[in-house]
Amino acid sequence: MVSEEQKPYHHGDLRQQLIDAAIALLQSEEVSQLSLRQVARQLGVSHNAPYRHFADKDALLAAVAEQGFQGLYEAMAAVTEVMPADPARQLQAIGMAYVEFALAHPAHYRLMFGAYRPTTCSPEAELLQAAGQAYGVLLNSVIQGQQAGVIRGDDPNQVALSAWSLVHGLAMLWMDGQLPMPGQSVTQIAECVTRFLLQGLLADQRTATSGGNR
Amino acid sequence: MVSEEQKPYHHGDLRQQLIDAAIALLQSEEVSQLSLRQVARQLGVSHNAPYRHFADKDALLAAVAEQGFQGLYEAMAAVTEVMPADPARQLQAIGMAYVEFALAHPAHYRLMFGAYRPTTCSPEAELLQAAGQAYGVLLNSVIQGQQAGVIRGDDPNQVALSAWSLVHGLAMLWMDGQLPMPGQSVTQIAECVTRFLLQGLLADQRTATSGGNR
DNA sequence: ACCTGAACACCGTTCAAGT
DNA sequence: ACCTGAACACCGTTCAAGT
Repeated sequence: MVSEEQKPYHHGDLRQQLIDAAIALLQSEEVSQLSLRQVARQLGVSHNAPYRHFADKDALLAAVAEQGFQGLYEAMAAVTEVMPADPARQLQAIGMAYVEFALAHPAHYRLMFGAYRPTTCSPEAELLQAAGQAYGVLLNSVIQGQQAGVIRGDDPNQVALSAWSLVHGLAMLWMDGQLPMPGQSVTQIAECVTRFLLQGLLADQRTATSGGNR
Repeated sequence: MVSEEQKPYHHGDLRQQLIDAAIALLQSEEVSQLSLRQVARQLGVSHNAPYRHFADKDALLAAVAEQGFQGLYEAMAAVTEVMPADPARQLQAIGMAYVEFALAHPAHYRLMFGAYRPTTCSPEAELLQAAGQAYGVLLNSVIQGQQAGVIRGDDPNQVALSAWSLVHGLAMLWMDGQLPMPGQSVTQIAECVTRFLLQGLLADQRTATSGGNR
């Protein structure tokens, strides 16, 4: 009886389209520039239509952030499938993938880490879960490294958090244009920086694992 | 002839008062909530008065950020005066002071690192200089550690940037409520995390310098 | 159920005007 | 020189109304 796909009025899935449009706008705009009315305009619906799908502007932003964490998770998880061999090398590769994701989607990445966060004091369970999933990749890699006797046997959360802080800080500093070394590419810097921390995380303290540190 | 202090109309120094009022508001509000009109209201001037002293809302925010970097510089520099003894220990102490500053003024700290940054594509020379001054404390400590043979002899900028990224990332993750370890205080975590990196930065790879790692 | 147009209080910014 | 009030275009959000 219903030959047409059951579309809610004008759009196939306005909720997802709103998220996608916001992400698209974040390719060329900062999160502070992003307005709800603008997203609606982009889709040709009234400035009021989003309220059918999101309680708030923040609710839309939270959904956008959640989708970002899913992308980050996939980028990190892909690394663990490609190179499961050397745990230390894998840990550094995850860090590199993390930084590359942030550099590829700066505004989206910034949104994920709460630069907005005005009314969003609510738990936002899905968002936290998506973030935890990405963090889990890092944590698993640390635990495997410990079981292999390569990574030092401290609390794996402390180790994983060190790595997360390092790459997060590096990505943010790059985005803010605060990196003091214009001569080198971010990738080079990231490799060097992650190598330093990795050296401190090894179980036996001999030589760093990767990269020809000339 | 002028017995009264030469005050420009209503206020002693409206420019500085605007900066101070904005900083005060950042104690209880997020940077995204801060409005120019609100700052003016706080001082009892018209919503238009700030434009006599700042070209823009961003210009005021840049001045607020600059003042923040001066405070950060002082907090870090104070450490180097108190404990000039062990270079490794000093480097970690600078990192701890850095994190503590960020935790004490989260909204102000977030503003310093460009979460706003919409029209502020202009160089903003004073801001960059103030940020560079704070970074210089870290860099100097690294260089001294290298000269003492305690810190590894790589490019000091790479070493300092590693440390900066680590504490910056940790502070930001804490502010965003993303730290996965509720049991421990941030200070404890910061000490542990900085110890890991420090271990990787040492010239001879023996034992970490500080903290009883039980 | 889903969307619209009008309305409200707020914002950053500009402009003509006041002392 | 420094400040004001009115005005403009925008915003997030709410509400009564349309299909």
